[in-house]
Amino acid sequence: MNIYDIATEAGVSPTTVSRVLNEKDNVKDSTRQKVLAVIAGKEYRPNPIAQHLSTGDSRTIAFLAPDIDNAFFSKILHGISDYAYKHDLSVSMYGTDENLQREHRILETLKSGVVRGLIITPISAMDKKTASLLRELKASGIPVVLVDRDIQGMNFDGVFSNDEKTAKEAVRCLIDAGHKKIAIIAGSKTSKPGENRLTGYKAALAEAGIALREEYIVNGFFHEKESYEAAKILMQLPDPPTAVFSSNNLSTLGCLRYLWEQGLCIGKDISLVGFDDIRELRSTNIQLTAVDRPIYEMGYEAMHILMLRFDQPEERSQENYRLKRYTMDGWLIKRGSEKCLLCQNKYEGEKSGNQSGKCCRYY
Amino acid sequence: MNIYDIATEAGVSPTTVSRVLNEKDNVKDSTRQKVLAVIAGKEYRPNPIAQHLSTGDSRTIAFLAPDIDNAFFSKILHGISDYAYKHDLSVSMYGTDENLQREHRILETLKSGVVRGLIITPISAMDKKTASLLRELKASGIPVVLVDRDIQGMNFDGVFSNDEKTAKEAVRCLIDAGHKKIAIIAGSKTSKPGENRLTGYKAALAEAGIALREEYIVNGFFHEKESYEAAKILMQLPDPPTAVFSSNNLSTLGCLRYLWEQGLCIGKDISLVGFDDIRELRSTNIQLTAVDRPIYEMGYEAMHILMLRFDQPEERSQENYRLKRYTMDGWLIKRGSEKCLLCQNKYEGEKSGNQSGKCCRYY
DNA sequence: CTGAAAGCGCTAACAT
DNA sequence: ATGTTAGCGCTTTCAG
Repeated sequence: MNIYDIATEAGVSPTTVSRVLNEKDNVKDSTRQKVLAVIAGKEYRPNPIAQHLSTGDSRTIAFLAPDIDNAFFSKILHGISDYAYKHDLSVSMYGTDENLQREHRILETLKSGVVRGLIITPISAMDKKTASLLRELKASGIPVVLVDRDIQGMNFDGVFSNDEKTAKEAVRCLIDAGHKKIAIIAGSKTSKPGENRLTGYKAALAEAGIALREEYIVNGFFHEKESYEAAKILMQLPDPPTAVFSSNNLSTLGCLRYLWEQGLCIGKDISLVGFDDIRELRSTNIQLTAVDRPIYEMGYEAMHILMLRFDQPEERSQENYRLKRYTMDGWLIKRGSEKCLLCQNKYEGEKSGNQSGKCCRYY
Repeated sequence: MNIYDIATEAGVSPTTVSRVLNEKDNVKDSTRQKVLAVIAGKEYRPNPIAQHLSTGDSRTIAFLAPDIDNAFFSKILHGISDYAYKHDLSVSMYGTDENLQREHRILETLKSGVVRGLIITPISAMDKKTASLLRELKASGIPVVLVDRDIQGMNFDGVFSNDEKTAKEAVRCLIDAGHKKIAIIAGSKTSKPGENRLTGYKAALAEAGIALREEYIVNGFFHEKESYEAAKILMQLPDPPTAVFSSNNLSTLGCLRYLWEQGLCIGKDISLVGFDDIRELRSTNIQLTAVDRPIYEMGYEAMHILMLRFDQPEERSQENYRLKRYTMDGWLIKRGSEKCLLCQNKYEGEKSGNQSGKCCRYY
């Protein structure tokens, strides 16, 4: 069942059917009705593949994310998916698994022109190969929108968040709670967000006149396992910190796991503030103070920018071409985990975790 | 840059180039080399859209899931994505948001034939419209593979898990811990897994000679909020349960949130065993006993079945056509949350949560 | 306002 | 072993 069948049955040419389908106005109302009537009975659907081949533009966009399992990217995807649904677009999801080669290979295949646009959270801000692939894609008319992670020295559209500011706020909150010995489980040095959150951490300390201690900066690479190790390193220091700022959701979980194993009670024996909220913790005794962000909205907005580029490709107005880059504000949710009895000299006795059944341990 | 350009430059016909590209053997080795040499310099890529239009089969599959944000579906997607990557397929992700109309509309668009196959976790096992759309899709040569949730009275390929058995095991574990008053936060009645987990619950009780109490069966609809309410209803009963079995990850979280608010300590004041593990809890004081499943593998396997169907469409061997339906076994991970001091008469005093700083509450 | 014809890039049947 | 031709389903000049 194709456009010819419809045309024949309606007694018109395929061209006319096409015009009706695409809502062109140069078709007499009576013939339009005639065609529509035929289609109504048939449950005919124009073939998008043929349309694509003929016109050159598809209704599919690609989303590349480093870690499908991370709730952060699920939320981004959710935002993208909802926007796409409303606009009859479909989204191809590619997980790069934090693997540069995989990222490259996927971008390579995208050059064939199957997709109309691309949203990506690149693995690294520094990777030359990814940068050049994205540049080529963009040059070939496939708009690119970055999400969360920027690419160094390049000008791509993108949606980011104000990490430096909110990270600073988070650390400030620890300082306000009375802490002086504050550590950070930092993120990958090759990622902008990792860098920015570290900068925010330093800024907060500087502003409060607290000297930076190199041993309090440990890299957790945004991973759970490495962050667990980072927490271990921190707590085994001769003079361990009384508070930790963790740079993303996985860092928070890794850190928490170590602290839990040590029988330490969050918000009492030690304090923790995280970047990115973790909804599951809402149901537990860990009432985490965390930086929250409009993650879903970041995905939604990225998709919106992409749509705008479809209509106004940069080539058309090369001179007054302006990048579309948005930075969204996050906010701090205080729930108590920033508190600490120890650092306020309110501490009454031995560590609560050591007494069975008293604090975090329940057996 | 298309196949004609290559052909001209290599001094052969487009057909020959096509043959080389598709690794047909009926081409002289010397010409093959000649063509390959030309391509090597050009970074030419065959246009998949044109290939699709010409051959009729695409390299894209669709995955429809009710809830993109749920970690369960992220893991399924991860499995699908990894398999797809290995086989040069791409996957279009559609979130149906537990909205039947949306599910229908998406399936409707899939009829146009953009995708080669379809993996879906249908919202409801009972919905006639979805069932008939899937039947049509399958009949039109687009293989369908179900994941996790079955469709009533239909025969589709699928990957499921042995929910009845593992749910029974989970409840059995509570019984073994000494419980007699065991409630369930059940899942949607319109979903097979919800039904099976309830059946497993009943079976475990029956086997242990414990009478079923209707008031101990409350529906949480697989949602966090509704499960929170369900927990509330249960705990406000004149004779509340001493243990709860929650039917999925969100039920567990909703239930936990209510119990936490009440200052109850899991594994001490009350017991909880959940269906589906929640990795975030590993970092907290809630050491959840839960049914775990090979979720990633379910996605991977679903994709594998789909691939097999590409090669051996059912029409070709109508008579010896066999459904490919796999049921994967889950297992119970015991971590302690099934224990309860109360029901073992080992309980020493007032509820621990009421004493500040003693158990789950830390302030 | 409508239709004929060409073309999007590739593959496949049918020669040779 | 290679080339010619037609065609996948649609859109789009270009004529009329």
